Amino acid sequence: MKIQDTLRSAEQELEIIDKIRIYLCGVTVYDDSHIGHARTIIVFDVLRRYLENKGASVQFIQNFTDVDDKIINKAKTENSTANQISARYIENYFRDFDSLNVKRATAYPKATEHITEIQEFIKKLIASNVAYVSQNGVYFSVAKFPEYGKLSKKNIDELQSGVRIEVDENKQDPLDFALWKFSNEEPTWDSPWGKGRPGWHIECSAMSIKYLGESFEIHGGGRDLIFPHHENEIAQSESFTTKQFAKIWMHVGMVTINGEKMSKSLGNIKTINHVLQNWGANIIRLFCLSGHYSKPIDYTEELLRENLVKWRQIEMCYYELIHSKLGNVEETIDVERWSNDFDSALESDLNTHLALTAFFTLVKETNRLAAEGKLGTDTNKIKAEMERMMDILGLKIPEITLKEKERIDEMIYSREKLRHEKKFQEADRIRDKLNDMNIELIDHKGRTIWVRKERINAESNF
RNA sequence: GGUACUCUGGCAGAACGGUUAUGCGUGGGCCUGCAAAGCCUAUACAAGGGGGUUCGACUCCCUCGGGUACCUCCA
Repeated sequence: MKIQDTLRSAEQELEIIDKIRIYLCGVTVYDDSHIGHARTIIVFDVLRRYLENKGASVQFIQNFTDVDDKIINKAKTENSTANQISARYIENYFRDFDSLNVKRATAYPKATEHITEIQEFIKKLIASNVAYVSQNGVYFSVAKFPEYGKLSKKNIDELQSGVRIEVDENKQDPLDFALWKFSNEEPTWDSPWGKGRPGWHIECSAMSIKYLGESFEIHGGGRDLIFPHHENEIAQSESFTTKQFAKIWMHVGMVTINGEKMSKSLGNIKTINHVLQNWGANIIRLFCLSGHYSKPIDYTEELLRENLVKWRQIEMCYYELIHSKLGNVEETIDVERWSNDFDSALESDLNTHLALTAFFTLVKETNRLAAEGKLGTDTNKIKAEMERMMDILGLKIPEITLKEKERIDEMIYSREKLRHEKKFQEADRIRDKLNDMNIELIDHKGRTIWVRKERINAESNF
């Protein structure tokens, strides 16, 4: 499959081989995750699910940054410890992303649990003379890495003249970045250079190399990480190994809110917890996949609603397939065609929008046949393909128990009887009751089927 | 200011040097006791502005303009 590589500004072939190694820069655990995190992580979740569907074994590593100024500051204001803060937000992370139906990564390494690896890494960089110890920490010397700027397409001279923060006297060059920061404020670790804590970028280099090796297939994250985070990772890692680091750099576009940047100062952060309450996982996933991952996407009520309509069509289709009785096929659906379209869309730089188009064509075709009473013996084939696509997209129809089914069938039977007797008011009362249970009845010609609708809280606010 | 990405019909969003993308929305219809959902059907000849290359450009080039991101907090 083809993936756009930020480093080369061109699509690169990703061979779907037995083992594919992916490192995704995760979150700094100082606050609840928001819809922007969700988009990046859902995009990678779909990539991973697709590769696995094609038979690859994916080693998927996603870190937690659990040592950072923001965590320490939050701990101070709450009179708590950095550990308590990060533990709390890691817990929330899993609450949110499990609810979003994101598959768990192979491992979630934490910076604080890899201090040894980080220090070994720094030792070697110092020994190779690309890093130096100064008054307040250990720094990487950007001048020693001639290719610095190759990922973000920045020119070192321009960066230097554009430095806008006060120059740190302890650095040899304003562009140098910290590998280790000296500090006496907890959390700290002893090191050969002095007590302190790791800088931000070093953990990802140390941990990705530990878990995935010196070179691996894909390294990714949000677009905003290109500079300085990923640029610095390349400088450190390639100085360390003298090998090409990631083969493909994949970056996901930002989420804006009604056209504006999401930021604390604007007060427009949409936490995952919040949007889940209103819209549920399936609609959020459809929303996040509705545009190409590399482009920005705007979070608006209108778009969410559009995806709600689509989700209802999917539910409808699913239950049509569940309820359809095996009979003669008068007309078939070209399942292979939509299946191939779906796959080739994803093969082409993970074009989820186009893949969704193929998926919805299958849904629409199925609904059409159902409406015409022509669903027949190939129902299982359609259902299997639909489930495959839904699995890759990470969409999930909630399970329904046998007991619930029996109860629904009984109620439908009673309603049918009342309808035959033309007691429509009483019949409608049963229908209303089912509606309260989120069961919608569909009266087709001569038969009634039911659809278990996911409750979407936002819907009642329209 | 610099760099990168981007600009398609009311909205979302693709492909492609020359054919209707598609979806949502909207109008009409079918089904139904009614409704909802679904289905059918109709509807937008759209490409930020201006140049150029070409027999022909939404697609390539130039230029002007808008947007988003980044320029050591950021998914």
